[in-house]
Amino acid sequence: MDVNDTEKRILQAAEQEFMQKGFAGARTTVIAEKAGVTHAMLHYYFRTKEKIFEKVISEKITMIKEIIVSSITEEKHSLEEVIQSIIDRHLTFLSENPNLPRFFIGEIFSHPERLEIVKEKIAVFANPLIKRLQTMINHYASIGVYKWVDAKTLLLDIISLNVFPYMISPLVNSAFNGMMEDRNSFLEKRKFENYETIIRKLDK
Amino acid sequence: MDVNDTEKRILQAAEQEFMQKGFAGARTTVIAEKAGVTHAMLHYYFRTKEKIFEKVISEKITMIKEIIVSSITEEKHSLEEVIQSIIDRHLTFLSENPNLPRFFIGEIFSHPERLEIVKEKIAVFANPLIKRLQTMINHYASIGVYKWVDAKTLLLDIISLNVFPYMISPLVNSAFNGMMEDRNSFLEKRKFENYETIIRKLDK
DNA sequence: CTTTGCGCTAACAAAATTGTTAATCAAAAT
DNA sequence: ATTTTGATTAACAATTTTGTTAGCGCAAAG
Repeated sequence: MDVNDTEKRILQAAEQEFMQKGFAGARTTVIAEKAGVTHAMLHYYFRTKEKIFEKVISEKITMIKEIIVSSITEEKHSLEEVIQSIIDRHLTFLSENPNLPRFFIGEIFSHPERLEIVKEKIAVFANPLIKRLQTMINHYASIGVYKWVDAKTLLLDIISLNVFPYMISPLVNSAFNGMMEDRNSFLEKRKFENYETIIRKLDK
Repeated sequence: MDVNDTEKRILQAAEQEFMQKGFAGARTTVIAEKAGVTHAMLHYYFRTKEKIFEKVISEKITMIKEIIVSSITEEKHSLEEVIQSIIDRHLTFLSENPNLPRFFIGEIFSHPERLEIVKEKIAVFANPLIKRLQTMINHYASIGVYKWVDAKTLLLDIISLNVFPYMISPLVNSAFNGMMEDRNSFLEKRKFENYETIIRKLDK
């Protein structure tokens, strides 16, 4: 719309292309086409392919940061409610960004040099969440309501159950015939199922 | 060694390179270097980069097929033992091939054209396993020993819990500090943990 | 009305990457 | 000993892909 939507259009196009094909598979010419400009514009605005990629990644990290932070900034609930909230928010986020995990695992976790940078940024936000969880678990265990478990392990289980089906969604849809056909009903089912699974881990 | 270990060396090198960098990121010259030959040899033995890639993939599919089949070809156990066996075999396999899931999800599930071929091949072996599981679950539920659950969902949960930590192992090692430092102890812990998690899902 | 500057393109350059071929070398076959 | 065969290389060709630059046109500023 305004004067400088070209830059935005390039970034959007780049995001699509990078998410779909990864850094190595993405073509700057294709990005330019999608954005409706010559590929010389990419150089004009961002200098190199690498720089565009970094920009896209840093936007995505901001998104992830926000969803983690949102799970921490409500103080006043029981352990059940905190777990419920983590699962709900995380699954909703995944449902809105179903390709993000595949992108990160393919592009970041495999590249040691990129990994280092991302690792720290994520840890800053994830660690407080883990600490908070562990504190609550310890408390409930000392009272004798729930079994003691390691918060990191529990969180790893939650994330595994939430994320993995989205990572293999193309397969799930056919091999597990039509399981995810309806995005929304799948989302709700999983919210319930995964909460159930995790809570049962805590039962004595 | 023998006359024709060049072909094997090329395939091994290709496997390394493809697993690490994906199809788009892999370089035929690097594969040739690793194999200790000129890149003209790749053409001599396989014609194109694509063909080498297909060969590597078909080897990997054979491996996956075997681990699925091995979970079916023992008839005489209880549901607990079948689940235990599935988890054990699967986790052991993952521990020996920790990069396989990342490779498949990055390279296959994202490429619709490759996906179609793989989908069918996997389904042929996976479907019998699902059917067998469901039959057992139905039986135990009718007797009133366990709760009825959907076998596909249960299997999806098992696979999620098993696979995902390996997919993010570079992260798990630091963010979840040193959790996977010792491959073997992590493997044993997970075998126990995931069995526990899954069985609890079945409790009434 | 002219100038300035920014967004943009077209054409080009450089490098990287895959694929091809003619020639060589060594070993096996005759 | 000579021929043949298959494995291998070096050099080259074609293509793709990224990066660069000179200049055009338009809109705002003077």
